[in-house]
Amino acid sequence: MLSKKTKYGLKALTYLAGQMDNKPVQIAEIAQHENISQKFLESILLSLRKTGFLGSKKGKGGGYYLIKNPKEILMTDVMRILEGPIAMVPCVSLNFYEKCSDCPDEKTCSVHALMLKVRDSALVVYRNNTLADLVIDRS
Amino acid sequence: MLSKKTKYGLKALTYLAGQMDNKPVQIAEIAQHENISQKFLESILLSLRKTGFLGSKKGKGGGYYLIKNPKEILMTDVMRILEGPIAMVPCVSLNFYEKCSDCPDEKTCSVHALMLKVRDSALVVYRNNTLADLVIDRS
DNA sequence: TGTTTACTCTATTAAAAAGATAGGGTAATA
DNA sequence: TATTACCCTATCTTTTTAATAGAGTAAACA
Repeated sequence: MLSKKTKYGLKALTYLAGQMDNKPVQIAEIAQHENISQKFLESILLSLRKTGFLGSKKGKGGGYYLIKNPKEILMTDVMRILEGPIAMVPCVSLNFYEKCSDCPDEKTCSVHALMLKVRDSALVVYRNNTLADLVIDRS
Repeated sequence: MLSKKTKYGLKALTYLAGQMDNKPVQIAEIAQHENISQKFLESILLSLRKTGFLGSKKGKGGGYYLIKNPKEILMTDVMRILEGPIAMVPCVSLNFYEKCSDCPDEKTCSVHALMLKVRDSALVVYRNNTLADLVIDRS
């Protein structure tokens, strides 16, 4: 299941990418427009800023804005920041690999083999979709 | 993240499919061989029996056994029983559809559009893999 | 017929994660 | 210098997951 954090994060990014200019947008505006708890959204936008997707400006007229071109923001990167591993089990994760404690051998594990295929298919989707694609899909 | 329930269920099914004959196998044997909590496995196997994947036999020489041919057990069906929806959001689920309470319009929702693609890619994998494929992969 | 075996079912609980909220702090702007 | 709006930490509730306990019941076999 996709977490609310990821869902909200994607919606916020899409909202920012859909702005005509790239002027700062207040958290309150995004939260209201996308039906998101403002406080929760705060922490999400903060993590997106710390990971280099967003810039922020304080004081009057402040808010968040995109740092990169939406066409250059890959869903693989966004998903990994917001949702964590794309793989469904750590033993097939590229960026968050971890050995399964209960599994004696990955090479003979049926779950491992299946989940590898699932991960690859998800990666194809995320690699072929940028934030710009999400905005276009709205029209 | 894949739940332990699903992981254990898949391993148990694979173990049963890997038996030479189709005689009942005790829960204890499966649990021991696959490093699974026996009591937890009990409930998993029970749900697989109630949904028509397994048969069971009580008393001495009893246990669980596959009802269908492994080649006819699709991963789509197994995953839906064990893990639930294949979709990451209910609004793109085929078998567990539910409208998102926070989303005014699915047609203009960027998350909806992206998750639809992810679901479709996962479905391709699950539809093209049967329990028999999992067993073969072990060799 | 009685004992053993092994599945069946309900209930409880512990741990973890998700989601939401509160409130004070700080930098920038007008 | 007052206001705006982001920044940060802490707390709390709810839900889900995972595991455990224990009594019940059907089948097999001597």
